[in-house]
Amino acid sequence: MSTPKAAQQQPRRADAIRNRNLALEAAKTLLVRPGATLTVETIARQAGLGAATVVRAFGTKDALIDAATADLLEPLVQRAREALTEDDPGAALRAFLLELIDFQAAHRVMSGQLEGLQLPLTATLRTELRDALHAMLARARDAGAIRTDIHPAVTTVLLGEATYAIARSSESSPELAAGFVTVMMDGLRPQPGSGAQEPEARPTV
Amino acid sequence: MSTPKAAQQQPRRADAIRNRNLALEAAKTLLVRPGATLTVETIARQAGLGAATVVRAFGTKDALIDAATADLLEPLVQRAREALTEDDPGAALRAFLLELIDFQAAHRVMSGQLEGLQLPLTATLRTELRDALHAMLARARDAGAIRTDIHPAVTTVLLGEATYAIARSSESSPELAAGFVTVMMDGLRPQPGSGAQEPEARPTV
DNA sequence: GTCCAACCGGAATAAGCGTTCCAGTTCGTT
DNA sequence: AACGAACTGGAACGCTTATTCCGGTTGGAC
Repeated sequence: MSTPKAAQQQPRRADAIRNRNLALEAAKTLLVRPGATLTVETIARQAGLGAATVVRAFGTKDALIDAATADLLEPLVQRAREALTEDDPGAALRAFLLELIDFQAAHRVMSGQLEGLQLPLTATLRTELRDALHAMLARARDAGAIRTDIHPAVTTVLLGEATYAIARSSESSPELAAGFVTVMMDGLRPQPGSGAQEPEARPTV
Repeated sequence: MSTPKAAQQQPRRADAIRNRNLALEAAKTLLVRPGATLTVETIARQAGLGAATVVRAFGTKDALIDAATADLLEPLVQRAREALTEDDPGAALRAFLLELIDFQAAHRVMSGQLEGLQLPLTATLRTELRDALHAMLARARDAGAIRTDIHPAVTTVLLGEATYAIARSSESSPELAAGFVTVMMDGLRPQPGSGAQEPEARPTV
């Protein structure tokens, strides 16, 4: 009735806890390493453990990947929350976008190998990140830094997905990121030729 | 010395050719179907053939996927070439971007399952598409429809990758696409506050 | 120091998948 | 109509990988 294969309670013995952390760190390392193959075997070797131990510590390979990915994502979400408290909403948005791209470029997490996995923790963090971005945009809009004639969803998705794509791009570089953010911010700025509303895009939804 | 495992000459017998096409169509169907599992078994069932036949027709599963993906991509590349001959470069670019997103949203090709595969045909088409987009942007820039203070690579990558991301987004919709393109085009337009050059982004590369 | 439950890891297990085999079928030529 | 080469597909093979087994090891309470 309850969780059938509960994600394993906190292990009790000291070595178990230590090994759990080793496995987690190993997974994080490999997740970030570009060409790495993400098998239990590989992770175990990276951690200096047996494959069985690695799996047991999390119950499932997927659970381990989930935990590792979430761990990597955590500081970014943290930063997003901080950005929400800064003074100038427009500047905060711009700065955070740059950070976002940087982060995603540095950790090329989620390298496509983990597409189609069940990653509840990660999904939650992604939602939080998305919500924070949404709030960031709303703040910027209220402050008049962003045009109001575009449906809010556009900007959220645009920035969330596009930054990811840019960061993943093979020729990613600081210049590219900066140029991208400039274009986006200029495009999102209230446009001169129109009042608050512009008929070009109709937020019919 | 020559190609070691040549991609199989055109099969000679009529039924072989027919089956080859069946396999190709089946693969295309499954490539576009969102949740589909892309195994030889699945493709064979979809085509009403045996697994062995499907593989034999292309020599390799990868070759089949490659051919199918390339087949799907083909018309898009065609459209890109046409867009290059239209009169108003700015309008052509805008129109093509909308088509691009539409296309990618409709066929959610390359669903991540085929990340890390060797797809020569597809790679070639992607390059062509990319080149066409590059040319389209150059034309728009020359026509004064696009700002010149951003490094050209920014725009190419931006539009190539970002449209892909937008299209893949879960809440993709025509409104979203339209809003996105509007923001992009406005951001790419020559900006009022600056001359031809703006110090904000430095094309140091 | 003792002892046992918790834990480890190499090996066995199991499942998925691409590819190849081969006996039977079919096309197309004569 | 007949025959050989081309082709088919179910079954077998081989490989990769997550997961489980189990005999041996170790942490930590007493």
